Amino acid sequence: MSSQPTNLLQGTLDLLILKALSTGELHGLGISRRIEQMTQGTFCVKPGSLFPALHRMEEAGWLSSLWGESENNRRARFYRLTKTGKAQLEVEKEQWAKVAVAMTNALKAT
Amino acid sequence: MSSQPTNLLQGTLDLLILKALSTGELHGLGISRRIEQMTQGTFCVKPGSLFPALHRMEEAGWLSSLWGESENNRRARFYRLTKTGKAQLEVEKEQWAKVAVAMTNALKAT
DNA sequence: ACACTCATATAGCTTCTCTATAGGTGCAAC
DNA sequence: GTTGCACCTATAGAGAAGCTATATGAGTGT
Repeated sequence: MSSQPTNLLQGTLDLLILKALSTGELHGLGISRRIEQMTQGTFCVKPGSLFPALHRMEEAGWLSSLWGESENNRRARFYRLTKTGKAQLEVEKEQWAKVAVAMTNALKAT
Repeated sequence: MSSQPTNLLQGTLDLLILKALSTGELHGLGISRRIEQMTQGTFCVKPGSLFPALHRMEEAGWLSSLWGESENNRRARFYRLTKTGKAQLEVEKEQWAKVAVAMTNALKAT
């Protein structure tokens, strides 16, 4: 386990959610768990961060959702990527790469 | 040249400023130029972002500043890292590394 | 005198994330 | 059967940070 969970960098949550959904639909808390798993426990997205983001992203047309039943027989809202959402994932992946390269260069500058 | 400048990820500006000052004192716009140079033009920190950040960081005790004269005979405020600021640079470098690793893992997850 | 660049400063806005809290439902233990 | 717990969604309220736009002043060149 990786010690303490770190706070997100603002602007990375959307990308993490898009990526989490890229392999298939999930419900809210499922997304949260998937992000935790994908990042080896580094990030821990709490409901109060997650749901507003999901609503915002659905509003933006990146996600679509349906009520369904979780693996524990509970009422849950399942989210999946729209076509636009898949495109957005690519955009944000590229942006992240650009930022990461720039930061890396900056940090090793003399 | 790297096409269009990208917006900062919130939370990275402090680190960039600390790093920019790690090789010696600079005045405000000098910091801005140094960041642009360190990141090969990827980031472009405008005055409206920079100065509030500098004031905030000085308030936090990471920077100290003095009025002086720029290389163009202009009144300019020069900033340098305090001891606390140098420590903070290390902290933020580690945090960035952690985040970058987590994001990289997440993005290559299947 | 004028325009231009360098340099700092601040107000107002927006966006995003965090903390805290609340409500509803299935399930198991007692 | 009701108590308690884990699961799932939801929202309010607050705070931090960065962006745009604008203002001010000083030096430089024409």
